[in-house]
Amino acid sequence: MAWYDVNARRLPWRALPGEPAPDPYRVWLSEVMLQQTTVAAVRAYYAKFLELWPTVDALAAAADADVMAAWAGLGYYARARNLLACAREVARRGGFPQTEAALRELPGLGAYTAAAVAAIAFGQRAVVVDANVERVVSRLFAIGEPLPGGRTAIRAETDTITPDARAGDFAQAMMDLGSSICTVKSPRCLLCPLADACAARVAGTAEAYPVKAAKKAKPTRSGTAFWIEQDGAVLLVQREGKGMLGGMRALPDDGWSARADGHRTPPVTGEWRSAGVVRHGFTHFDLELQLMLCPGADCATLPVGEFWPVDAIEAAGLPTVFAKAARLALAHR
DNA sequence: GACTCGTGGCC
DNA sequence: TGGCCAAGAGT
Repeated sequence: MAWYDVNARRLPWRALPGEPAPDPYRVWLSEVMLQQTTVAAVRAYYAKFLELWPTVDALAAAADADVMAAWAGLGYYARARNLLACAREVARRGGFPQTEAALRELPGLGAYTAAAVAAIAFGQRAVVVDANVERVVSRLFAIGEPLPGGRTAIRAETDTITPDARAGDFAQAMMDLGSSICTVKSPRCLLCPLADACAARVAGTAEAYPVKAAKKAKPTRSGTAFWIEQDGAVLLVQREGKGMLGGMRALPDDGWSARADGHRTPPVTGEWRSAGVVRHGFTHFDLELQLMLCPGADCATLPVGEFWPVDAIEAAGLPTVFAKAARLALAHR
């Protein structure tokens, strides 16, 4: 805690050490955005969301498409769907619940986020374990069991060192320590306030922790996206359901997925020509996306969608793979 | 417990 | 340059 009092990062969603907790809405919004996402990537989105929707009630009243478009580019779009569902539930209840168990019931709040909001926004003791804490604690106690199995022991040890007082500051101190000192590569043990207590440091093997299970190989899939333009506007569709990129605006495609290649068949007849290929890496597969253009598509049998002005394509809120395809299309018109 | 689900920075 | 990784959650 003494280290944190001096070294705490200044972040837009964070109170200074010892200061009153921020608005729970801001804590929750930042925590959801920060799930598997770097601070640098979150900053601009956090500012944009606060400007568009300053309160949880404002967010609850927003249109789905506006929220999805505002989230475009940040990734893991289930977070945006759950964010809106959660905001509406909280607005209906008249505010955020203030216990970890009740927070855990809200959409998009798992073990980590429920504990983090309980501690940071409401000052409650909670065992907050994110990837930073996993790294710090696995080194501190030299826990050699590979993740994910090792998480049970890591959580138990984190519980033993979590204080009752300043719950939020403790959680953020551990995360700051992990992000700035106890780093994945080349940890700065000489600057670490826990160096003398750290079993891995004493053994000279800090960088070997946490041990992780081997990763599965990533397949490469091929697919096709179709650029159908009429009168300066391009046809966009809304992706269905809760699957990949679900709820997002997108170009029509040929059904490619993580499991299978696309069928390559255009949605409408016409004189299609290739505009090139977009390469994009997702978490669990790589995609080679062919982009097809058709100057004179058959208007009679268009897929369901909306024509979006090409000049304003940036405002459509396309996920990155389709934003790349749109840039390629504009270069080939 | 295994799988699915984005993106960008880093070395 | 490519593999690794990040303030994980839901199924």
